[in-house]
Amino acid sequence: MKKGERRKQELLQIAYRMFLSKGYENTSVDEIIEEAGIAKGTYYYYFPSKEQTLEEVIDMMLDKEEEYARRILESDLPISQKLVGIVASFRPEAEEMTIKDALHEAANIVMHDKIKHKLMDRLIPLLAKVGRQGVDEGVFACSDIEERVKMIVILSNEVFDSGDYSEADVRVFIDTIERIMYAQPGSMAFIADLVKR
Amino acid sequence: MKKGERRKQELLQIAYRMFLSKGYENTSVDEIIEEAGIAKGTYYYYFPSKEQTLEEVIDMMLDKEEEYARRILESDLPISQKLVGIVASFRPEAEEMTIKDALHEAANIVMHDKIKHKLMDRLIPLLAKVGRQGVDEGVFACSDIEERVKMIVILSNEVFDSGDYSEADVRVFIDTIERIMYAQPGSMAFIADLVKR
Amino acid sequence: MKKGERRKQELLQIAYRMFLSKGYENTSVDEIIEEAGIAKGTYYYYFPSKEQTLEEVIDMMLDKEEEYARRILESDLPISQKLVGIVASFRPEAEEMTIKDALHEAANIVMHDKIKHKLMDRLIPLLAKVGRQGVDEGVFACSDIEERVKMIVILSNEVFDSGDYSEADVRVFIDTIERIMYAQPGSMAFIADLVKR
Amino acid sequence: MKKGERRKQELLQIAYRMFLSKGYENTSVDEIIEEAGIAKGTYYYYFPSKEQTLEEVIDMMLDKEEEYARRILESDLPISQKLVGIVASFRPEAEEMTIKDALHEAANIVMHDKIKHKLMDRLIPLLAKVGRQGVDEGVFACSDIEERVKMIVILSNEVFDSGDYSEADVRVFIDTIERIMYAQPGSMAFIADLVKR
DNA sequence: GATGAATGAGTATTCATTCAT
DNA sequence: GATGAATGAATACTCATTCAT
Repeated sequence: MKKGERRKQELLQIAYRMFLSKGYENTSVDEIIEEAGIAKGTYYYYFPSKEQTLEEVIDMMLDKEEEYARRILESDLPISQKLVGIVASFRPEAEEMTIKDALHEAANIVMHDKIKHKLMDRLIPLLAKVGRQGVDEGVFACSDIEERVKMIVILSNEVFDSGDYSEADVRVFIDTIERIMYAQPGSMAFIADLVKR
Repeated sequence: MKKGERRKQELLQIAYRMFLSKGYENTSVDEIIEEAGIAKGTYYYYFPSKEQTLEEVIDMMLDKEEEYARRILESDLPISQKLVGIVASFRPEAEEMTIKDALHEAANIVMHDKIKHKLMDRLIPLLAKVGRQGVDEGVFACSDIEERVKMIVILSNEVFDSGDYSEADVRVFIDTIERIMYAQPGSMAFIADLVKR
Repeated sequence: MKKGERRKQELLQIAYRMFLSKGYENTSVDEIIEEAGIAKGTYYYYFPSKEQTLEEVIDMMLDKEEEYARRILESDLPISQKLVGIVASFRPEAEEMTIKDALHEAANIVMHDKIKHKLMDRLIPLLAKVGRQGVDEGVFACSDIEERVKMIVILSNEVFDSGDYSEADVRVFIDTIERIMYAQPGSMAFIADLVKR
Repeated sequence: MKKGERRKQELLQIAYRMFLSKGYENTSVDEIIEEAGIAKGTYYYYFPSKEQTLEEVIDMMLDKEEEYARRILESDLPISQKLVGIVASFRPEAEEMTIKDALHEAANIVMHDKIKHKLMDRLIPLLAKVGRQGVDEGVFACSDIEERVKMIVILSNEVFDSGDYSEADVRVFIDTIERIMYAQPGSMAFIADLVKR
């Protein structure tokens, strides 16, 4: 990795952290460069615009997550656990999420939304593969796999994103997943342990 | 309705239209007052802040939609159609949506997101009522009604919001709804006609 | 004159002086507002842009000059003196010019150029009127008056603008004017006294 | 010509084209080096500053034009045609001018102005020589040759530069030239053919 | 001869909000 | 009820120039 490359990665890391904790719109270029200890010009040497920085930050995140999801895909976990694991890999901010307080949450929608769509596009194919494996193995009994896993991603996203879900929410979520995939009732019960907090 | 009240309603209407077509963040107070033909001070006489205007605009929208949903609830439509009708009432922008082009779509996430959450809170109780009616009538066969209708709202939102859904998406959506509610297979088939475009 | 009007005039005066002494491009909005003792927002309350300020500054100048030219036109000076007087009215900066040093001269071309063209458009009609009067009185003996006075304005501009003209330059200039207008040789000799420095 | 010399000439050519088409101020060093395919440092190896690049670009242009003018001077054309030919040689951008649209025209004043003055200094001596030849041959009948040709250059510049001159403008221009030089009426009529477009 | 990472001062513009009248 | 003049903090981006390698 060349000298310039490394610095760019550093900058991406810094921007990533700041966008996450304060929100993209509330993070000014001035703040980023101060944090990074570089000059304005240097920032714009590496990124043509703040917008583009966001784009690259997101791609960087997604690369990591996709990588993680891929490892799950290639593991020898049971199909159901693969499915759920991949869906779950898709909540990276989860840890950093705690940094954000209510005010900031609103500020993050823009970034959030961008991530949601980009990730969807990357994750669906992987999930579909697992889905089809499941059908082959007789774990799932349905067609339209791609569309079904999409439903699952959507639900998982929205139900767990806000953080205020009840036990009943989880119970229904699990039941729904099973029924969407035409899986054995109870086969997804293990999810309850994952989301317990 | 007093004179002042009326003017406020006018302002809300104008703000509503502008927020929808250009996005909340891209609509400046200056633009609103110009459109309304009033002075800056007058605007701030009626609203403590732009943020509050957004809040009231949204409430106004939601009132209308809830009112509409309530009428469906009290109608004598079959249960399934009530359920779907109420969920559908929750896409008011649909008509105005056409104004917005791609650029604006991004600009609207903030408002969009706010609406989504508020509407959820209002709609869920109504839907739950329908759900329970359905259970009583034997159309649905499940407990945890509230949570189940929430899932439906989420799915409906995300699947149809973007506007680029396939036939397979619709098919799976219908199947999912039926299975979430433990309804008779095919009992929701009529949805396909609603979303056909 | 209303309160706001007066302040705007003040701002125009200040901008006028600064543009002239430092050049349009070298005068920042920050400097203007500091000089005026107002806030940034106030500046932009009165002018939509710096560019527009320049435009208005120039118009203000030209108004004054045209007004002066008009008085000459309506005076009972001899035709030749009217002609020259009007042409001369068109060098207002002359006095302030002394402020500018070499560095700044370059900086002013943009403004200068803008003025040149706008003024031309205003002055030519007045000069043409004088020219035609001259023809009627037999002082001048030519057609294409409008085009001829344009030549005169051009020459006067360029010859005297830089400030480094010789006696011979003046001599030839006078002769040229006379010959352009087909005036009596020597009838414009009085110009020499005007430009003597 | 050494290797370095050649590269410098290339750079000058590139800068020349860009300054002309986009204006000096609107052409950034970054754009030049991108176009040239060299590094920032390389640019500054050849030129101490952007300003100096402009200076050299102009000198390069003027060298060409003066060379051309000199050839006319040494030709055996009739005096009047020499005079006009040399004046005309002084509009090199004419060809490239077509690239520029209105926007760019404004952007070029700085460069334009610089050229105007430099060229004047080079051209006047040549023109004066022709003028004196004309006097010797009895084609012109005046003194103060140097100043007279200066007037001609000024007029030619301003009248034809903008590009929006009428037939009457041309007619008066020709008449003026003849009268400035005390030439035979009609002896410059051929100019009309040159500027016809 | 040539590179390219780093600089940092400079600039125009936006906009929600206040308050004396 | 209504006005509109005044605020000032905030912000993204440009670009000529330097210099260690």
